[in-house]
Amino acid sequence: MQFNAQQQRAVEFDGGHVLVLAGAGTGKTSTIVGRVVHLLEQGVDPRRILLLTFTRRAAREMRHRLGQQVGPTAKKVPAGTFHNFCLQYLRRWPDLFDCQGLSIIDRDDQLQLMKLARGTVIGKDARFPKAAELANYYSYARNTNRRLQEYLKRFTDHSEEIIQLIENVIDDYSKRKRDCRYFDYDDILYIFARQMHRRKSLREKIQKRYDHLLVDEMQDTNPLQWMILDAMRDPAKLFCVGDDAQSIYAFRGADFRNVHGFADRLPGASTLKLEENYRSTQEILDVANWLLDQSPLGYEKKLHAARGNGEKPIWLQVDDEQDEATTVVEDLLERRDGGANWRDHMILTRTAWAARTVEAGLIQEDIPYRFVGGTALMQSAHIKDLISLLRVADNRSDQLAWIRFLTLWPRVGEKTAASAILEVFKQPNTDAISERLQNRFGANPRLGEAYQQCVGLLDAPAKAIEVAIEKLEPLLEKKFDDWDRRSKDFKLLKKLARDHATVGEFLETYTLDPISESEASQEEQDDLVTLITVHSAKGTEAPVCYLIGVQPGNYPHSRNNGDEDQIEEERRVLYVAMTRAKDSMMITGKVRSHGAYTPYYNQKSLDSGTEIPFFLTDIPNALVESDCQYGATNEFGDELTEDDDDWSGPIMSFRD
DNA sequence: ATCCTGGCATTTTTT
DNA sequence: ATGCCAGGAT
Repeated sequence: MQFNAQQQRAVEFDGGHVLVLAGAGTGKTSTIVGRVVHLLEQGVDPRRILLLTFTRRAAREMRHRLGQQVGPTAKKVPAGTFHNFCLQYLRRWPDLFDCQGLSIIDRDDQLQLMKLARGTVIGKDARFPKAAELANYYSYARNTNRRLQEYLKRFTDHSEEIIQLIENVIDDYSKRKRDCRYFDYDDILYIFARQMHRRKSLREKIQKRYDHLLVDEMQDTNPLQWMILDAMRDPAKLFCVGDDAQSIYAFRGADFRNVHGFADRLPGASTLKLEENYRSTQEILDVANWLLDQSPLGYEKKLHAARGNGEKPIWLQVDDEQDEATTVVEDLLERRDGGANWRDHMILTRTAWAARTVEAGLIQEDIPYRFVGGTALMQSAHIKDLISLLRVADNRSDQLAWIRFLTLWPRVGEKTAASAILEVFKQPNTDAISERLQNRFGANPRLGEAYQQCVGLLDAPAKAIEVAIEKLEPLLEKKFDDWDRRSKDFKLLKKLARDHATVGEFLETYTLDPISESEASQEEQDDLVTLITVHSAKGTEAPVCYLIGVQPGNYPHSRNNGDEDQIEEERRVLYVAMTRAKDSMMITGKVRSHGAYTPYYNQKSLDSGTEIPFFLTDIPNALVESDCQYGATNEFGDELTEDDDDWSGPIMSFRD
């Protein structure tokens, strides 16, 4: 591996904690991987290096690259997401973390539970924040290590009474969570961080295990994650890499003080920079530079292309989504005819939903693709139905799964299920539950049988799935009219389950790391076009990139109107998208509003005559090859007690 | 009282 | 593709 002087310095750095500021395409991943290789060559035990990333995708990429460099030793270097890392310790020492027998719930379940809590406390009131919003408040407060009340007062404009009610709903949610023996994604980080800060013995035990903590995408870490790093450092040294211009997770509490305040927080820490871009041609970077330059937040960043010049990016205006899909697909086919590989193409979308039309176009032309960030296999209705049986077998307090499982059966609705669940919860063991189910649902003998058999197969997930399929298939076949398409997923599920020792492990793996449907079914093939959300695409690259839906209402996204911080985050999203392209970039978007579909939240601003902001409005014609003169014809217009049961208050730092 | 079906509306980003 | 609601069926 060849490194430039700046990279070399980072790779071989031999001081204390260090922050590496690395612009887009400056070889960030290579540098981290290079650092690991360097440490290994210095004789550092691979198990004493820890690689932490923010997204699963980045973790996978890192492991892959490391594998290419050092072979089998790579497997010995622990590398994963924060969630993944924390969970491993929660599972290794459940007693120390107080989390025996808990199951992880995904966002869907979280929302469902929140809906129940909201219904109990509020009843029906369309004006009160919806479950999704409540879940966001709660999550944001926890990720920024704030009290919910404090967060609501400072960052929302709800009245005192409403804030009180929101707190009541969240309390109810937390109670339900405990009753069902659930923990949500945030709990994984929270429980780990809390115990690390509370229990000195535990902290020292974990601190002793590592010499080097390498963190990727530092700008996306939030205060809760910082608390984890803070508790783990010393003697271990931090090596954090980040770029403030690529911070796009503020909505999850990411705080770029973790980057800007790094040196202040850690006296004696060093800062290094990587500035040379090796990914893109200058023409692509010119557009990205221009975009950032328009920001009031002076990033003082000008990416310079080590590769020199190439083609100008193309910006095409389309009439509608259909036209956009055709434009992209035709260009793909043309390049394919010219000898290009499918895998060299990446289609970037702001929202997963907006990619549907293009996806349809790819299917129609038989272009092989995978959709990263699309509907995960485990989220689809038929899989959830099937899995609900495994869930109740694995965790009999899993209320949401009980509801799902029971209401699958004829003549069992919400009410019947709810009363049956109350009975189930009273039973002392699984045998008693089976018996109870047999009695109560005598008309559906398969219901009780299914439960009993699955409980007996907790150590054989593939067999358990077979039983679930056998018992539930007749019901599901009736429920879904596109059954043929769906049923093939069950085989896949069985295949995935074979690699796991227990049902619990199987469920946990795919809750935390859900694979998308297209990813799962086309695993063998690797010459694929990648359709991907910009958020998932961070850290990746492709020779040819299509940026679709680049239009008012998407960049910035209309839900983020008004607040400057949010708008600037949106700008960075577009910046990230642009800096993925190596050789060619095609930007498409619907600029004219032909009376076409306008989302309701846009309608409001259209009616009020407010202009919808759009980042490319003033782009100089010289920067892009374009079919319009946009500018000319702009139509748009301290220590807690050990037995404290509080799961949501801020964590006090042990360092103060 | 409870369940079921059909029609209508909605769809940010990730762990 | 899924969630929600209204109104008919059991």
